[in-house]
This record gives sequence, structure tokens and C-alpha cells, in this order.
Amino acid sequence: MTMQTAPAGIDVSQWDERALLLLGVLMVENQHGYQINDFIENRICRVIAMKKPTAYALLERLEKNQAVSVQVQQEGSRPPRKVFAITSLGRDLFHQLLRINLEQSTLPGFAGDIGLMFLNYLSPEEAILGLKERRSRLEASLESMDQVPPHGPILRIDLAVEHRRAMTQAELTWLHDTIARLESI
Amino acid sequence: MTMQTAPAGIDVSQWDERALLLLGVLMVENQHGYQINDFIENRICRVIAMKKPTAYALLERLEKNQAVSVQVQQEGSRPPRKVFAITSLGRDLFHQLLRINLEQSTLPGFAGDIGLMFLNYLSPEEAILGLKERRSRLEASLESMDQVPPHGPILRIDLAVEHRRAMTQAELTWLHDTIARLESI
DNA sequence: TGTTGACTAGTCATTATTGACTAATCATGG
DNA sequence: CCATGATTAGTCAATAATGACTAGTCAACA
Repeated sequence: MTMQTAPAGIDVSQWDERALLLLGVLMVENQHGYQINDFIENRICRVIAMKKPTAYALLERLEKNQAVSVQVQQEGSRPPRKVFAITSLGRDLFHQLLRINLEQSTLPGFAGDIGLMFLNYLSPEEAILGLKERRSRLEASLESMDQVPPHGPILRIDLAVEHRRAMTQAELTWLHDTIARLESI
Repeated sequence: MTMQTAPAGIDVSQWDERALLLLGVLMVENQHGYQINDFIENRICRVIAMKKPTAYALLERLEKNQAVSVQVQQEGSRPPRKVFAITSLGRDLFHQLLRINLEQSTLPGFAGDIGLMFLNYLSPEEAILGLKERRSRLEASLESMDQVPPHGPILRIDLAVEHRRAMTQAELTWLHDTIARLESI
């Protein structure tokens, strides 16, 4: 029977890690569309895949919810830019989403698992050859991770990259064992 | 200057592992919608997430490409069912997609990596608490994997499940190390 | 000064995905 | 025999995601 309403804010449940990412880059500093997109496509494309129109759509939705504000700026005779800034409601949302994201444990679906399920539809030789190819490619991608671009002091991109490296190494180990197991039959 | 055309078939590039999955279950035997959906939602929901309308839409697209055939069947007075069957074009596509899937090495994006990037926006204590919570939940989900339902002799669901178990274990190890590293500062 | 290629900034039509819904049948217990 | 809940089978309106596109600026060189 309490008449108290929750302290408003924004409903956390309708946002995911993409919103967290956008709010996060705006925590660092105000950004216009091109900067945000450049960051997503060039700096962290290995961590998350999000296309430009998706980012704009999300930013628009965040604006509707007053988590970010937009201001159109004209610099010289350049085309006008939308400069996005995080609001205090947005900072709240950011912190809540960050906590939730840190605590969550769900691993993503591995597309490669589907093929494993149907391994018996190939001859043992073909199956082993396929997995060996997967292993080679994985080794190559692991090596390419070594040239990590440097990063500023605020974002822990290094942690995300290390994590991916660890998971890739684990995948490689599993593949190695599995190939050996299949070969021993 | 050759006039030879490729042996037709179906353009492999426009299909992904969800098509492979659907073709795969139809390789086992003809299925009607409910069976397919039951398999996806109850047997392998841990491996891939695909909703019913998505499956129907994909099956429709596969039919348009002559990879599957559909026949409406009426059993007694039950509502009519669409019975899906794989065609020989579809079997071709299945084998190509299976080889490609086995060889591919791309790991998915980990949603949890986004939070890691912004770890510095929490106090060290909060960050460590969040990661410990993540670890607890992961341990719980690892234990729940132990009751794997049994499976038939054709599909290697066991391989996919073992793979997930291995990756979860690796994630746990990484989390453990990372928490220790953060605590030691 | 005209051309080329890279940078900047965003939009839009199309396709993909799914939550919510309809509707019939069947099994069970009272 | 009637109500209830589970099963069966699918559809549809609404939302989400993206490939392809437009369009202006800037720098450098011939």
C-alpha cells in the first residue's frame, strides 16, 4: 500500500552493453558522431561489432530518454555536426549498466558449435582436416593480437584484449585435445 | 573467356550457422515446425538462441532457394502442419556450410568485455565485488552443465556441450587470475 | 585551378528478428 | 460432461539492424 514511487531514473532493463558502450565513451568526453563511430570501428572492432546506423539509432533512443543531450554545432563551413553529451540521468544509467555488466556471467553462443554437432556427417578424415584448419586460423589470429595498439589511461581496453587472448588460447587448447581425441579412434 | 558457368547450386555466402542448424536437423529426418522448434528451444537452447518466428522465416527462405521442400499435412482433425524436408540442393548446401563452419575460427563478441573497458569508472572495491559476483554465477552455471541430457547417436551435441564447458572453465580461470591481480594493487 | 582521394556526417530503404497473439486438440480430474 | 492446463502449429505487427547511398570539406599535386 506504499505510495512511494521508485526514484525514477531510467528503466535499466531495456538497455544492453551497446548502450553501456556509448554512454561510456561519452563519459570520457563529449563526442560527435564521427568520433564515436571511429572509436567503434577502429579501436574496439575486435571487442564489439556495431554499425554506424545502429549507433545513431541508439543515441537517438538515449536522447529520447534524456540520458544524452544533442547539440548541433557548425564549425566554419563544415557540415553541421551533432555533438552528443551525457546527462546526469545518463551518468546514473551508465553506473547501473556497468555494475550489471560486470556481474553478468553469460557466455555468448559460439557459432562454431553448430558444426560440431553435425561432425558425424563428415568422414573422420574430413572432420579432422576441418578442425585442423580452424586451429591454424586461430593460431594466426592469436599472433595478430600481439600488436595491440596503445591506449589512454582511462579505458581498460587492455583488460578486454587480454580476456579475448585468454579465451582464444583456451579455444586452441580445446581444439588440440579434441583433434587428438578424434585421431586416436 | 571461358563460357563455363559454376555448377550452380546455392550461393553459400548468404547463409550462416542458423541455416546449417535447420538443414542439419532436416538431415536427420523430415520435421514439422513444432518438432524443429522443440529441438531448438529445449535441446540446444544452450548452444544457439533462435526464436520460433526466425526459424520459420529462415525455412521459408530456404524453400525459396529450393534447399527444403514444404508439404502441408493433415493428420486426423489436428490443425494442418507444414512438413519440411531437405532437398538434394539442400544436402549440397548443408555439406558446404558444414565444412565452412568447421574451418571458421572467429570467436564471438563477449558482452562482458564492454564492462571491463570501463572498470576504472568504479572504485577498485566495487570492481572487485562485481567480478566476484560474476565468478560465483559462472561457477553455478558450470555446475548446472553437469546434468547433460542424453542424446542420440547421430548428433554430437556432447561435443558442443564439452566445448562450452571448456570455455566456461577458461573464463573462470581468467576471472580468478584477474581478481587476484586487481586485489594485489 | 581542376582532379583525386581521404575525411566528415549522416540518412534511408530493405531486411531481419521477435514479443505477443490466435486457435485448435488433447489429457486429466472432479 | 465440463473446466483447466498442457501441447501443437503457426502468424503478424512492431522493432531493430545494416548495406548502400548522399553530400559537403579538405589537402596535395599536376
